[in-house]
Amino acid sequence: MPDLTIGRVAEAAGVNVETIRFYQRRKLLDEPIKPLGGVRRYSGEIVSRVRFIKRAQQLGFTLDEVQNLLALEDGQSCKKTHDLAVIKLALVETRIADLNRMRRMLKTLIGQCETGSGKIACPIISTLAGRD
Amino acid sequence: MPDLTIGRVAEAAGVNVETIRFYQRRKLLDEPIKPLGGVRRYSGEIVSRVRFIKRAQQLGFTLDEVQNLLALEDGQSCKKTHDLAVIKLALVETRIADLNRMRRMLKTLIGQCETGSGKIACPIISTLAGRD
DNA sequence: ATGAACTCCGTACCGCAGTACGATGTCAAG
DNA sequence: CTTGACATCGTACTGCGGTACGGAGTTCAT
Repeated sequence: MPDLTIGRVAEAAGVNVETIRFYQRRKLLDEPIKPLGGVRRYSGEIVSRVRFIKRAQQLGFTLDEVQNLLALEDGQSCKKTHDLAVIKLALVETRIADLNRMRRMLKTLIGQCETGSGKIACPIISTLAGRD
Repeated sequence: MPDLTIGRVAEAAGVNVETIRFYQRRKLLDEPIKPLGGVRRYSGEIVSRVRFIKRAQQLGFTLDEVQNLLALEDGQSCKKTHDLAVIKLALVETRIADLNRMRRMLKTLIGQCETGSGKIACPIISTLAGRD
């Protein structure tokens, strides 16, 4: 059953071979035993695990957090998982708020640039320079 | 007129001394001449320049981009500045869209967790595992 | 049985924006 | 004129998530 080489695993999961090795070093994946003077073989399960990691990352979880999630993989500790997700959601919302502030400011400045008579100094530079 | 030590500059601008030195290495700030066997002195202008950098960073510009902005500091090249801001705005909006996607997903999953009967496996884990 | 393609392993490096450290030198107050 | 705080400089390290490299060994198809 453990029939895949590391290259096949990487291909199936859509990541680099080096990424698999990196995850092994990070203890996100475990390394199958290497037959003396041979090549490691992996079961298809590891592909799912890599996909799990990638999906969690897309939701904003760091690899450290993914490690926690993997420990809950039996699905029995819904509350812990839920709480991690709530914390992550709060962080994501903070980042969105920060970016929205940037966005508003940039839009305002760009608008001023486009409205300006062309004779005045650039409003963006003026604002950055603190001369308002 | 150049009367400040690097420590005063850092304090006035609200950054670390090492940050000033780092910006000098990055050519964002220039280093005043050092009197032989003495200590460099800075004018107040450098404080404004550091603040400029920090404000630009808050708008999402990287230090490389700030370097470009500083080259436009005379305020005469409004168009170039404007164009940099437009590019930055687009990037910010992309990041907001990404985060909004994460946010929606997290909210959905958290909601499922809270609605679940408690007998089923954790919906978050199930989703990450790809068993939907 | 040979050559291409792959694996293994350690180590170093990337971007980004700094922070930390430590030896040595200088300055100002008392 | 000494003491303590600060400056100078080079170098190395941080976090995060990988990527790159290179020499050796292995596997597979022809």
